[in-house]
Amino acid sequence: MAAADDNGRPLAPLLRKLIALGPVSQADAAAVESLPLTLREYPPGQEIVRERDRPTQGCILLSGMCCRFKIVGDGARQINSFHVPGDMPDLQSLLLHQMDHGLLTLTRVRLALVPHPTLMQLVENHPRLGFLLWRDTLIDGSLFREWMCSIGRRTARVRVAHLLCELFLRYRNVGLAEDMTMPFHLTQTHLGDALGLSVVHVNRVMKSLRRDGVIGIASRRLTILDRPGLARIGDFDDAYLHLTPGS
Amino acid sequence: MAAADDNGRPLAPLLRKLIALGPVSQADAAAVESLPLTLREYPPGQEIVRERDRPTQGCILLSGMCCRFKIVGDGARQINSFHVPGDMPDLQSLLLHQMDHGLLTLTRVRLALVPHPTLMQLVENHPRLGFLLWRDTLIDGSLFREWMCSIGRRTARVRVAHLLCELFLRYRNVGLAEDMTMPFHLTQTHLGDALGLSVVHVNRVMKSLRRDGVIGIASRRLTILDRPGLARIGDFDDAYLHLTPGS
DNA sequence: CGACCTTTTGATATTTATCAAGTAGCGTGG
DNA sequence: CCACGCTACTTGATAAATATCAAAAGGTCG
Repeated sequence: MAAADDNGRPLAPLLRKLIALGPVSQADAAAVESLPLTLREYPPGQEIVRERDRPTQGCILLSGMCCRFKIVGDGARQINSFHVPGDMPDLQSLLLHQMDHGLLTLTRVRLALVPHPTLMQLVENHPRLGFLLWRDTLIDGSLFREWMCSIGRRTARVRVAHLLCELFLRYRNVGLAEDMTMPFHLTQTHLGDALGLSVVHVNRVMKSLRRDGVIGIASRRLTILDRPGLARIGDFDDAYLHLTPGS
Repeated sequence: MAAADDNGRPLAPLLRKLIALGPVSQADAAAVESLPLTLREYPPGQEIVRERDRPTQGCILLSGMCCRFKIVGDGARQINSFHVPGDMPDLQSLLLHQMDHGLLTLTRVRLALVPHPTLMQLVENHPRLGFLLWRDTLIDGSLFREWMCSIGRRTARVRVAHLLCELFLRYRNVGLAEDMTMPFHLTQTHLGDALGLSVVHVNRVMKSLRRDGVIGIASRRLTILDRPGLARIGDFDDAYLHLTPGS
């Protein structure tokens, strides 16, 4: 469905996202669609941008999943965020020139590159788009705060359930969930690095959630079998996602 | 020093901060200084803004310290950030109308309130200021990510040392540190809620840092006795603070 | 068919939380 | 100026959650 509509309009996921952030005029939408793009593909496990890099282009995720992460002193990894199509995971490099984290692909990924000067002109000539992207940055921060709460104050089982609820809503928001099912390419190592847990412990929690009939995993897709149950286990309230522009 | 210069110019801390974010023209600075303000004072432990509120004004912290926080399902608190004078701790409510967290004073606090419509006009008429505030939002996010790393992947001792290094640089950046000393009004409960630790454990770590001669605390001020040592213990690299506008 | 990742399981070790008191500091009112 | 009461700090003992180590079992892809 989405794929068919998007033919020849690679930025459709971005536009969809912008519209979800707030009303976009015809002129603004046209300006976005006429951005000069470089399309690229990456295999899974590729570092697109490294900490300390100074990118000269911004990227828009078109398909697949990637994450932002940092490596701490003893070599451990903390994943800071996961990204779904439509996201601009390194938008910050437009205004903060040195990267304080890396960007890694988790699946095969398609993305569009746009030079920073072009992006800068876009937001200068279309202030409304600037506000929407600023709002996106703020929502980004809201997710970080919620993740901090999970990692700092929730038990392992709650953390895992909470993250699954979040991912489901974010996939659904960009039209990539079907019914109660979403793409699920994360390894348990990724989950552990995102949630501040060891792989072994993630494994035990996932097993228990499956045993309890709350979720099911098959062929790279995750199905939520009991959504109220999962939300209850995960102490989940979606307000922090700010999915409705009016709030 | 600062206090004397600031007489009758309450927004001096904000201007100082904006200039630290990047060059500010005379006209832009004048626009900031002529903002219509409501000055207010709060005692310690006061909730200035609550989760789910819809503020109609933005606030600028002039003196004292406050924090953003959330309460999770079982009643535990996670502090997301600490704020020093010059910060606009609820800037996000300008673009994201419903609060996803609360704002709490930790000391007696002076702050300036500015109506949202006035702020909106300011950034519309002075796009440069908008970019600087957007950049501030991005730095905010960078701190959240670093805190996530601490909470998720660093041991208690490293976390505490890391936070102390951060606070020192941020105080120094707004001219509130003297030599190796900074104001220190945080209770160990606050530290625990910020770092995802129990009070008892924070207490033990603080004791060990004092015993090791790395820090000293006296009359609400903290002195770093061995800065390289504290940075080493805390796995601290200041790049994530983005203190130099050029990067 | 293998090589390589990922998942799974069991056993054990560590870190950190919790519980329970006791102590010290500090502001307030007599 | 001192006593009182509150809060924050400190300490010890024990418990719980989670990490680590080691190894086997399953999948997947060339």
